[in-house]
Amino acid sequence: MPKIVDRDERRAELAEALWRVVCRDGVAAATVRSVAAEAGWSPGALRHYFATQTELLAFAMEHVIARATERLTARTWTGSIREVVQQLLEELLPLDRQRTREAEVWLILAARTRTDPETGTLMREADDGVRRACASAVGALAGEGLVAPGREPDLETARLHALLDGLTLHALLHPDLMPPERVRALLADHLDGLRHERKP
Amino acid sequence: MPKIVDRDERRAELAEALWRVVCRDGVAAATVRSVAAEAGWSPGALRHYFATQTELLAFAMEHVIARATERLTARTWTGSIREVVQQLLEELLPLDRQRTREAEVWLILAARTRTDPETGTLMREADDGVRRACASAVGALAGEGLVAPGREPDLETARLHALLDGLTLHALLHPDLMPPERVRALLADHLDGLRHERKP
DNA sequence: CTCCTTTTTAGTACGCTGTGCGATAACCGT
DNA sequence: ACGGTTATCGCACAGCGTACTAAAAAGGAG
Repeated sequence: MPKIVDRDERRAELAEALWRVVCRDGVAAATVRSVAAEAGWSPGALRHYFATQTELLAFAMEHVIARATERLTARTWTGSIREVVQQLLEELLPLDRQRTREAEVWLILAARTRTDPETGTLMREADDGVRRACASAVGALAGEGLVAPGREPDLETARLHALLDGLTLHALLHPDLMPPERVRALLADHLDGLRHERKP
Repeated sequence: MPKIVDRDERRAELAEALWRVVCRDGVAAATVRSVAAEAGWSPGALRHYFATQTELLAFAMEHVIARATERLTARTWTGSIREVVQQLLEELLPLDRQRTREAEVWLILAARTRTDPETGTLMREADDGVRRACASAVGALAGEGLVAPGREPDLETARLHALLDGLTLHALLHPDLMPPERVRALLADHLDGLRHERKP
């Protein structure tokens, strides 16, 4: 009957073209037409696999999530718990060009979230992933006695998450004021600070 | 000779129309045409006062900066230093509708910064203002003995700034997870934490 | 092998955006 | 009154996302 193509494979092929455009010209240049041209198809054809611009950006963001998840699971963790937590959280920060591009996509979608509800659910998933990573980090440190007993894990998780996103933003917007080494130092300083008790 | 109009007054008039649109429909709806229509002029006329979209958004951002500065200077500060610092920093967070709209403009411009260099300089000014406020906060607390002697003021300023921007982002994107009370609580918790020493 | 049905692709069109340009209108000083 | 400068307008253009229709392709039925 119909012409049959592997839909997922096509989407993967388009995703490659999409990410080529993002890496070369930035996420702002990732329009329906430019991605179609990069993949060698017409814009109308691309619309069969990504009906809207939101779906295209959502796919890019899912790509970012998949990459981050892959980095976190595939990596072999060595050293003390404290060192592993630092390394794990650093994987979520824009410390090299690749992750900077990924953070760009994240920022673009964050700005769209306020007007585009569909984007909101995806960003929610992505942020939940980071939040879980923060919770794991706090939990792991607490298990090693590296978090003072008086601290609320929920609060510390939320604070760590806010710090991470703030650092991401500053590393993106003002790389001169917030170079990778400084981001790492601030994260290390924050994690060290969790050890200390809070008295009245 | 020529027809003379008060250029600044016109820009202020347009700024009012601009901000009316932003408050009613969000910053995404603040297009050249919609603002011109709101002000009762043609798009071409608006272009004599704001040559580009960037200038329009920049004016909106300057408006945000002016509002924030005004809030910080006009307010009468009461209570202890610790309380004043909390109140001051809360003025910079999106804790009500007005400041949420302002934060929206900030976020839109942040996303543009990566591709639009002109936007970059303006965002730099805005962020410098927040950074100065953070430095003042840390300095004021240190003057009261509310910052442990072992802490580096630069590091604490940068950390506070990152936390503030992270909280702003989370309050904007996930108001259900980060309602105003929680933002306040996290800020208070962070400021309290500065008191404690860091031992090896 | 032929035709038919369904999917895939191409192309076009519409309304929106920012932006550039030329024509028109309004005004002030001589 | 008039000339020259400025303000204002309206249109045109390219680019965007998106909807829609027509053509092409391909596998199964006869």
